[in-house]
Amino acid sequence: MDQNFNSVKIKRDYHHGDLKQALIDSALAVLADKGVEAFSLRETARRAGVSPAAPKHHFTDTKGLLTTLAAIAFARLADELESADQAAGQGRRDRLMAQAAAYIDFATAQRALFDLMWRAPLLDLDDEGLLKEKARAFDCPDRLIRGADAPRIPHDDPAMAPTIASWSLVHGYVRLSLDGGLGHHLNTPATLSETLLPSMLDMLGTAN
Amino acid sequence: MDQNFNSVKIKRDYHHGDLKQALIDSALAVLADKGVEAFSLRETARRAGVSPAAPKHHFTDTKGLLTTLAAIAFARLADELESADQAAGQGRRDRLMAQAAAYIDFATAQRALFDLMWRAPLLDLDDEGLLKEKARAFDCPDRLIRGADAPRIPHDDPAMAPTIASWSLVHGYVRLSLDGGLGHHLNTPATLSETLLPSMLDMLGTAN
DNA sequence: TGTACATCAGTGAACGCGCGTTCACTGATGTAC
DNA sequence: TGTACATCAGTGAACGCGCGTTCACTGATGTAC
Repeated sequence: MDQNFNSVKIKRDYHHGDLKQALIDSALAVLADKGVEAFSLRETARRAGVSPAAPKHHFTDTKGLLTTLAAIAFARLADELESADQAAGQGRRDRLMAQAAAYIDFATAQRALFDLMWRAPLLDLDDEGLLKEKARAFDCPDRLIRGADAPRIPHDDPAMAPTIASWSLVHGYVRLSLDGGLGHHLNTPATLSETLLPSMLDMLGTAN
Repeated sequence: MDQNFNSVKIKRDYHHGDLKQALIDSALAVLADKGVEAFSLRETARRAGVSPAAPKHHFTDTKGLLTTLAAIAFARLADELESADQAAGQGRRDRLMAQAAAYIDFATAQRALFDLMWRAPLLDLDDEGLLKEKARAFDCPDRLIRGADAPRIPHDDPAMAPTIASWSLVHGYVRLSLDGGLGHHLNTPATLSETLLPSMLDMLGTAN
């Protein structure tokens, strides 16, 4: 009778309804469980209860799916940065610290997703959605540091140095921590954000 | 007759002589050719002209071999940092810029090796050789920034902030570039070192 | 309102791949007497 | 100086694994008339 239920269910679900979203959800779960190295399309299909060939209809290939996930990741990061910024006080320093802490929290809490965002060979870096969300995330510190009305300039413009310095410092710091470069003392979000981060950002002087 | 030569050669080489070093050499070649993702023990053995089971006698497993490679990588990085430091002038600022540029050059020129150094899941982070060379590399900027006679302190000590800020900034900057986070303008060693880097490091003020 | 038919979204078996590791083995080396 | 034998450092065939992708297919949907 289980079989009966199943066959009825399968019959009803032959067309899934929203398989694309279901695949994205299970892909996020696989990523979180297994890490970016062990991600697999088959496992994703398996968790969505669908045959291994099914994803082809919604994503060209593994790279296509992963690119979608990375775009989602950048969108989430941008959301976190924006809301941390708004929740902070009016002071530039407070806002900078809040954004940096949010960056670290995101990287630490969603590690596999954070890893994926920077695994260029797995992604289609020219994907529109990805570019858009990545830019939105970058704009959060940039608007704070260079000012909300600052003109759009290329990343290698000298005027971009303060933004890129801040991003690099925070990114490098959390990457080193995640990748075992800082020793065991510095590997929890709280320690990372509270121990050295404020004085490091103050050294940069981008908050003034 | 080729066969004859071969069998003679095989006979003579049944014990390789220095297979351990030969495996390290071919592993470095595989890494450089294929990147850290596609590294394989079988391919390494193949290039060394040896059966796939042979490495077991010299390295417990893949992780053992990769850990050895990572230790070599940190040793090379430390060498580069040290010699860049000595080749620079006496000024703190010159020395800092020279070390940062050497770091970027190393990461860019030996990309796969640089990636491996930070791929914690692939490595035995407690390996003595690895720890030693990693510490030697870290000491290069640390001696410059905190002073040659500064006491050894844990990484989360507030007094370590200037060193870790510098390392994080340079590391994050080159990581972002390698991982496609800075756009196409900033992806060659020269551009990376000369465009924004000096002003970013000046912002930190660790050179004074 | 009913019907024919194109299109879409799935199935599930199969293919070929390269991997790390295991296995029983054998050739060379070095040591003890 | 010679010999027996343990140990070491290799061989190469085999195992089992999970992967991405392809293939011929079929069930459901939606549209045109």
